[in-house]
Amino acid sequence: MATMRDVALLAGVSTATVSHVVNGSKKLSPETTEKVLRAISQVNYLPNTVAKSLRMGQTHTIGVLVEDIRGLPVAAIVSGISETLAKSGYKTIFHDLHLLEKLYNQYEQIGTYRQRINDGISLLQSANVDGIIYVAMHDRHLDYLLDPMETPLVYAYSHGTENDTYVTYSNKDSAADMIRYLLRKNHKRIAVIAGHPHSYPTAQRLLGIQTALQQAGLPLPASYIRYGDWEYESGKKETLAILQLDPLPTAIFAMNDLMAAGCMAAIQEKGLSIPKDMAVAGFDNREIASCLQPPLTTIALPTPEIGSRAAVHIMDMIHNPQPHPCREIIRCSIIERASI
Amino acid sequence: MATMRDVALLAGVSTATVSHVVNGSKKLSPETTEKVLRAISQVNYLPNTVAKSLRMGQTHTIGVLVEDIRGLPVAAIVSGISETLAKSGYKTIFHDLHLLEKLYNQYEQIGTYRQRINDGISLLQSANVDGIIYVAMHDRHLDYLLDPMETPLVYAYSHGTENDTYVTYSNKDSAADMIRYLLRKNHKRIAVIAGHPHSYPTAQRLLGIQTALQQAGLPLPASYIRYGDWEYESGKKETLAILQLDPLPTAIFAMNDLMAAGCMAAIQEKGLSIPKDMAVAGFDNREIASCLQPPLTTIALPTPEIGSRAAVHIMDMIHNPQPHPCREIIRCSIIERASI
DNA sequence: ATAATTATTTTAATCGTTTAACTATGAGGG
DNA sequence: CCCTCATAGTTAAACGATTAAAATAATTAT
Repeated sequence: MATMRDVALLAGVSTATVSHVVNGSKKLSPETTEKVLRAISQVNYLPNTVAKSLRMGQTHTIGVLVEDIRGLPVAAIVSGISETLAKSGYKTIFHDLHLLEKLYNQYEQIGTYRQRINDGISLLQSANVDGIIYVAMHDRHLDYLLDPMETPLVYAYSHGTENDTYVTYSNKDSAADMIRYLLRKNHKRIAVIAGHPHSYPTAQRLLGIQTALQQAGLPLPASYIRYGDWEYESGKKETLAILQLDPLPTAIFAMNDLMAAGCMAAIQEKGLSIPKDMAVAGFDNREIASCLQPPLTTIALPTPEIGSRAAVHIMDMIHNPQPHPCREIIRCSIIERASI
Repeated sequence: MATMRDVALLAGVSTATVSHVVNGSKKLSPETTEKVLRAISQVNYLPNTVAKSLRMGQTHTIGVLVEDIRGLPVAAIVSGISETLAKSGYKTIFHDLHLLEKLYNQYEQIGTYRQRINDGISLLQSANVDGIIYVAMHDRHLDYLLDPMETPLVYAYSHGTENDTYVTYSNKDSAADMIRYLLRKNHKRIAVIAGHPHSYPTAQRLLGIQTALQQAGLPLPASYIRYGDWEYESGKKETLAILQLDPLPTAIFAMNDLMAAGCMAAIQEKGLSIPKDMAVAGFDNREIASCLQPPLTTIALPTPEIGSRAAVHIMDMIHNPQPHPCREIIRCSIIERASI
């Protein structure tokens, strides 16, 4: 690879001049500029980012730490992050912790998790990233690991603590929006298939559901709330339980698309028609939603925006020495299909 | 951030000594080692990778260039890549070209595509990556862009040209395997819903299908081959056409899960039962496959292996100055479910 | 005791940039 | 003709690590 020296030699100037041409950091005569430019393209010179970073003390690189890129919303968030960063000339260095969601819930392993997160942060730090974006599947805070003044940190998708900057989506409002949508379609008895009972999304979405129903003056009987485990089979199972109820609800709101799919299967197995006999709503807008029969009305996570906003925040924090923590909660949108 | 100098000062030795302790590059007295180690943990020293890279001329970083991380197999491949690289102490720097598959097919845009790929490569090169892994959705060769001797390049998922090293999966053999599986289940009349007629996967899979049928002495009438566009709706439409045929096939092999889902919907709408009246096979093993009713028997792409093997190859090429190009074609596996 | 050998640690150059400080050149003013 | 000032370009010291070669200290051999 050609260096600045090669260019300087060929153009008959000093490396300082080449540097000034490359960065426009000083006014130079048109002839010199021309000479240097010609030499640059002649030897096919590309600036050595490593040397530049060492000298400048910043790498223009953001470390993106993901718990697992295979987690579905993660890729879309990373996509949003890297697109926005690239537009501002930042590179993305990416470290995957391979922390599968399922393993995470085994509480006894928490120690090894902290270890791996710690290692990931160290890796990024020793690569001299200018900032770190942490994409977690669950709410988590790394403040025990990282002096936030040392390397700026933004959480994307999950919540941080009060003093952190994070970008997430609105569980509560989005669920409330879906309820309001169902109400507008004249549904008054709405059953809910929730996720894991103690998880944050379950609690928040439930809150939104209750708020929206309350505002409409409608009850949410306890029997209308069933808890699944986010998987297809649990959607099926809980729906079968719901179908025993009297009075039967006219709509079921499942807290993710997988359970909604199971829900629809159960309804159809019982010979009921969707949405005529029973409406179904989902959450997540996964690929499966548009392939179900009928296509599933669901809530789309604002994943590209989450990534993009996280990128904006981290760049802000890098340029602003003393920024106040910023919480940004993005509203989801309802994807109308034929299941309601 | 503490530097080697800080450690050296605190321990009362030279930076060279610190370096030797850190890297074990020279035998030192136990007392000195001890002193240095203590100083390191006292000032919380992390080696500056940027400085090390500049000095050593290699970054221990692999550039992963993906056309679009949102493409479904891509995240799993990247996951495999980064996991394997991390185990050998390599970092992954990742650049997403945001080249959506659909846009790519607009041939007139090919110029801007080359431009973006070119820019992506330059970005990675000026970050001094030790090698590049290119994860493309389609067969593509970048030899017009990159002197392969300068930066080692491995293609993952898609094919390269004859002189490239690439890791991909077997379209032909996998399709043949599925046919043989159907034959073992006593299906003799098998219809096919192919993808885009001129695409490489379509051609290769068709070849495998024909080979397997021929070996079994069975015909594949032209009327049994229908071409879709990889989307759900086309699977439905082509199945309706197939259901008009006489004699009716006993199985339909769709070349991806989306079309298989459409196929199943069409079959069930006509009041036929799966797999009793008609068996259905898919390709890709997307999330949807396990959520269909009945769950879809399909072919799983060896995505983690593709990534992992690509990582191994790139590391080989970095350490081997004059490597011969290597083509690795990984066989897929059949995921048996209830649709056959 | 001294030389030779070995073990341990240091010196200083280097990687490819950036940039403050400096030099050289020329223009304009008195 | 000398002085000031602006302009154009150069010099050389960083940035934080590695490492050959040199220096020093500790052992062993003679």
